Amino acid sequence: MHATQPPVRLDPFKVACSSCNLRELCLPVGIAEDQMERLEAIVATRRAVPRGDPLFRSGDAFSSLYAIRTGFFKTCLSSEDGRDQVTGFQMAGELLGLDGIGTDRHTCDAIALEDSSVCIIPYHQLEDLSRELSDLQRHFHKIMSREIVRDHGVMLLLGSMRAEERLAAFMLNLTQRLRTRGFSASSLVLRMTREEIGSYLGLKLETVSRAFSKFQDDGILEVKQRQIRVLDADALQALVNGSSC
Amino acid sequence: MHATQPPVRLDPFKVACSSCNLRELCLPVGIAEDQMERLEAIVATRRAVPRGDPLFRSGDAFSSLYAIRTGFFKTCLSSEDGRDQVTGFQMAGELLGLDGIGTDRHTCDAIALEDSSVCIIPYHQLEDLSRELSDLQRHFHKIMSREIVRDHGVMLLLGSMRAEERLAAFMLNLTQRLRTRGFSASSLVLRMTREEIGSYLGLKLETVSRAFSKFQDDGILEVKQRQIRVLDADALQALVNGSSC
DNA sequence: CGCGAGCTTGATGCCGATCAATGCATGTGG
DNA sequence: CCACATGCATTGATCGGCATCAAGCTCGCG
Repeated sequence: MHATQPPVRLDPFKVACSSCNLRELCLPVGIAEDQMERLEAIVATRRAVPRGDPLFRSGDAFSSLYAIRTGFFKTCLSSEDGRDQVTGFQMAGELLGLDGIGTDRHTCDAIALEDSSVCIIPYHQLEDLSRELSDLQRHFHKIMSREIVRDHGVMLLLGSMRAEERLAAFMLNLTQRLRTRGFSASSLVLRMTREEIGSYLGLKLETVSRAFSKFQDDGILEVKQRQIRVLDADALQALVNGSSC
Repeated sequence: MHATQPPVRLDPFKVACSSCNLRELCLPVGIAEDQMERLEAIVATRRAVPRGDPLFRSGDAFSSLYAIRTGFFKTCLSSEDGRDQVTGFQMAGELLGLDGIGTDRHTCDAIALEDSSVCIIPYHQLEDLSRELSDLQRHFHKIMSREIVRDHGVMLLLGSMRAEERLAAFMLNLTQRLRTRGFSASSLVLRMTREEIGSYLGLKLETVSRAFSKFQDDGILEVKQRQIRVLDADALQALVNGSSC
């Protein structure tokens, strides 16, 4: 169906986990120095994913997890009838593919929203290794648990917030994650369309656009297409807290 | 805050995993006979949770997972402002508490919707054991992954379905899980209120009630308060598939 | 028996979907 | 370099589904 390009062996340009600037965000968190090379040994290949291409698709056989080195992805579910739901946006240091463990097949599509690069983590090797390294095991479990908690947060958003509250929560989440990665929290470029934001938030693209305009009128954001400047983060937070109701 | 009743040592009425009628649904799936007793050794205590009581609350320290032996639970998030979201309903054989792994604190409330009984699974012991038993490790990972996939399904529901479609999907999910447990798929008693269903589905209780009435008028369900009879499961399925649109 | 929690049903209004037109940026080919 | 196409975003007008408000109703229980 889609052309999967061959993974690239890293050497001689191997970027080891221990020298990766994402090691404080990614899988190796909390792994001791002397155990790190065990992990590096299984995370040996990398893959480039051009913008618009799938990293994997729903139904693909599951064999590996992917750690995002650079770039930006969305994951989305497309049910047989045309319904489509973006279930998340992922950035550097985050893990893709956890959905595949349960059934040995991926259950969603992961699409690159910009030219990206991922580390391939063969899942069975990760299982084997995490039986030996309890720190790795612990952190892997934490990652899965946090994904569950994150999803519950999205359910809260979809189930009980109104349009502007949803967009405010989304923007806060995005800026926080960017800040964690050392980017400015006040100036950012959206990598996704209004339609994709809308799908994630359970809104139509027009509603997303209107909410952005409203925020601009209220002096909360400065919006120029995908170029966003956050002028009043506190106001966003207040919206999420539902102070108005 | 809430009175946690002391766990009960099982013996002399110990119900071992190996003789539990939920072993094909619960944590021990795929565990070899000779490894089972290792698991039984750590799942040694049980706890009764009367209807309405919390098994745990958001903010409680996390130390154990809980396998439901009998009964029915809801998990819900309550954000500081009065927003409230039911994130799931759990029945016998399902695991509660996975949300706590990531932060060592529970992030939601788990409330018994009827008198229930759970097996206590001390988490660190489970981690230790799953480093030795790869079958246990594998299945535990599958359980977590499936929870993530389930949550994505709820996001699809909340983000893109209309009221009757949501309720249809909910009823189908419920009957399927009951069937798996050997109950009739056509006759069931709801353990939760309309308000709780509504919270889970992102609807108000009146809307849930109206949808039930509509299904009754259409001959799809027979509804007498919480007593439900499914007359036309195919029609429910057709609704979920969005045939009308 | 009467109370109260939960359920049903009706009337009304609002938020966000839908439909439609225009604007803006990027890219391509003449 | 301009003309035009294309994809995405904005904005307006209208519509509809669900929330909200408000009565009654049912059933279990003290």
